[in-house]
Amino acid sequence: MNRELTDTVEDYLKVIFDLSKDRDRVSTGQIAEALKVSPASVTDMVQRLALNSPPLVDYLKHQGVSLTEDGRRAALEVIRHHRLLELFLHEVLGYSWDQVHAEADRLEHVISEDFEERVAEVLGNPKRGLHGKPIPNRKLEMPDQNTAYLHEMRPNQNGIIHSVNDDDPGFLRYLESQGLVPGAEFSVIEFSPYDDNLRLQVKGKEEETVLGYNITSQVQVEIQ
Amino acid sequence: MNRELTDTVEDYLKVIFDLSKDRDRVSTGQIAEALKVSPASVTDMVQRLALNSPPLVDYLKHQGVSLTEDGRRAALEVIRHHRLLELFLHEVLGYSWDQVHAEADRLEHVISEDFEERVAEVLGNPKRGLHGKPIPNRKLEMPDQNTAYLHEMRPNQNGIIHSVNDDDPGFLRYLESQGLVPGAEFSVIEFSPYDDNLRLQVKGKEEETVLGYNITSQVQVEIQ
DNA sequence: CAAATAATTTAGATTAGCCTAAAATATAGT
DNA sequence: ACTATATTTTAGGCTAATCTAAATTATTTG
Repeated sequence: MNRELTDTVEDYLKVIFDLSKDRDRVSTGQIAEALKVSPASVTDMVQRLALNSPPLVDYLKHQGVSLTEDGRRAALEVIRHHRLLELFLHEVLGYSWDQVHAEADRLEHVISEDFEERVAEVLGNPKRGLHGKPIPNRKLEMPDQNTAYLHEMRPNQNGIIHSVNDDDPGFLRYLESQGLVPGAEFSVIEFSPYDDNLRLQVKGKEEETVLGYNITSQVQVEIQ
Repeated sequence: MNRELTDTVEDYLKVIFDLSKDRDRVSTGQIAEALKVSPASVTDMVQRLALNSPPLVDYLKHQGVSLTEDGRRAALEVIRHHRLLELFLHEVLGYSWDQVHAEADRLEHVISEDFEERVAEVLGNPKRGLHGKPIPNRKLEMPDQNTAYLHEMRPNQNGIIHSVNDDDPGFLRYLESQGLVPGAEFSVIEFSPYDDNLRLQVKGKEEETVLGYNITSQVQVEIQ
């Protein structure tokens, strides 16, 4: 019955949620890297999260963690805050899509449920965030996305950009310069197996663009 | 050169600033009461504030503290955030004037200078907050108010409500119900020396209203 | 499959903020 | 001016979150 998590705990839960997208259990090392803290700090924290009432993670020594249902709900709450805030900062205060993340990352921990509701209202209860990711609804339900990573695509396939990671401003500015924003349509022209580069033709762009794995692994797509 | 103060430090500076309105030096006990922490905690904290680089307060054992110029600027920065946020929450998100304080109290510590600037812009660089208090400008300059407390007024004087304390929702709802909002004009009808009650006639109101010291000491006025 | 390497955990410390209880200092009253 | 009271400070402890260094456990590979 322990509502009121610290900002730090919320950050851990959010990172574990994100890393759980691909893997089943998340290692302390991955969390440490994502949060830029030492692995020892993570071990310490996940042990406390596992002993929390209610437990927020499932922890087995040397086998990583997964979120409990309570942990998952707490993470989704923060994610809802984050994505609503990003949209709000863009729509109401004129932030650009590469600036919103850092501000939302701090605000997400301090806004009330009332604030959340009012912002959702002003924005018309949006289903997707500024970078294409789904926004959990009031009940924290979020539709399963069936999207692929851009790096899985091969020549002659067509796709639509679904969503992109929001945490690196330079990356976001580069994507925008290449027309790679959510909704953009494109075709894969070429794949280079040795460096995993993909050459794309983005609809409405003159030039083709070549993207490395560091980019194609950060972009989710709908394959047509 | 130590930018980046903790939320707690900002709260201490804000409280010391407020208490300095009336007194010259502020006692640890007054701070403890305002922040609802123990006097021992305050002593501890003000000693650290005095040893900060640069020092944020001037501290002499058993003689209380006053803000240094650096401390004053830090306090004004937070106060600017707070008052801009209150207005923003009201104007943009439809908060009522008794709800804005609690939300602003948390947000004031986490918004960036960029956020501050954008909000100020959206609001048209307002000079006064929702409850009438002046908002320091970008350079943290704030005009000297020459206002009196309502409790200083006597029969046959006329006044205009200048500003009211924003921290008690019930108090604010009561003031509103009596028409006592910034800008409201009124005349003092009667003063009772034993209980310090004041009887007022508020312009536009049918009924007169009687206010005790707990209220009249929380309201600032311009005497006509 | 055992040795080398990599990942994780434990141990011990630190910092910011807070607390209570005890000691020290101010203030007030006769 | 001296005692009683009130205020402030010191001392010692606690918790959350972090760190480094050492110990332990897994994993990889010859």
